[in-house]
Amino acid sequence: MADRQKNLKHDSVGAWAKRLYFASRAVMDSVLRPYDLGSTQWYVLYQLANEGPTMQRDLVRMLQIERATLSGVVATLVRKGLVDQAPDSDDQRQRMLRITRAGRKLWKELPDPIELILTAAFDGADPAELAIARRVLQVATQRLNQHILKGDQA
Amino acid sequence: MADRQKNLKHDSVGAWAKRLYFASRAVMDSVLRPYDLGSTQWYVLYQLANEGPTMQRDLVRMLQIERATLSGVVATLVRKGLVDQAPDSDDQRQRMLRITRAGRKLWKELPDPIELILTAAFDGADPAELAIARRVLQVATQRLNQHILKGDQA
DNA sequence: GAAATATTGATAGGTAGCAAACGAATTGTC
DNA sequence: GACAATTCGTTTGCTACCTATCAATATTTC
Repeated sequence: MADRQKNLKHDSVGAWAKRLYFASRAVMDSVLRPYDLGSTQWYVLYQLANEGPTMQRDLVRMLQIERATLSGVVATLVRKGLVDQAPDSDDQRQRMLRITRAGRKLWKELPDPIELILTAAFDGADPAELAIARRVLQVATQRLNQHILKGDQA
Repeated sequence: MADRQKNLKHDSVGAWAKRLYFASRAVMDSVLRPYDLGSTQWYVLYQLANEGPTMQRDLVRMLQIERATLSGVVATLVRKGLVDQAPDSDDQRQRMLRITRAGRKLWKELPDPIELILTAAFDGADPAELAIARRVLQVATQRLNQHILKGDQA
């Protein structure tokens, strides 16, 4: 009903993807808000808690965000005392990230927002359709990224 | 290839949706950058150029964003002289938005980024699979939004 | 070894989104 | 008519993303 009221004509999978992304962000944010954590901050803690100390440079690749973005997120976590950031002894440019004692303590209290979102969004859904949806999105994303690369060359 | 390098384990449709959203935003931004326009600014201009003067209140519903967000976007467009914002004579709380002469002039020069994205992303794709993907995303979004509503009540 | 180049992280400035709080204007209720 | 509730837009403060640029450090090239 609320979805059907007159919308802009220009409506595409991009727009559906946007809505799903923001809906899942909203759920994640509401779960994490009591702990005063943003979603990207949670991903960083997840990595450091489960995989151990990680180079900031590598996290950029894993999270697929820009260095500048991660720089800000890390600064926030360091300010909160949840993460420790130290220059690497081999390469002074790189920074090794490590979860602090306070960070680990908080991590233990945290619910898993991803599990919650998966259940809320897809519980009972047809796996075959999910697979198709996943593939359509992946292909489209890949094509768009290639399009961007081509544009850069020109 | 670049997609397959070790990622965080927590990977879900939410993450695919995010990647597609950001890929399409990246294309849209790169198209609009020469004109110094953001994607949401483009949507506002689109509405005003094609459908005529619109109440700011209605645009909130059409774009499905918060009043506060639109407020900022409109302020930017007004500052650039592309849009005119005037109180409605009937209801002094509401603001009528109208494209200016300069706005219309710019609009005529603008390429259609949505068309470009649709082609780049989905040209040649199977319509049946697209329909399934669309439905999966819509259902998931709806379920997440309901989940948020329930959480609010509790 | 010195100069050019590449990499890493930080910073500045921009867009886009949200929530919360506020003022002004309108509508509803008594 | 007066008071309460609602609606609309703005402002503030936050997260998260981008580009462009800079400083520091490594690496490559000559």
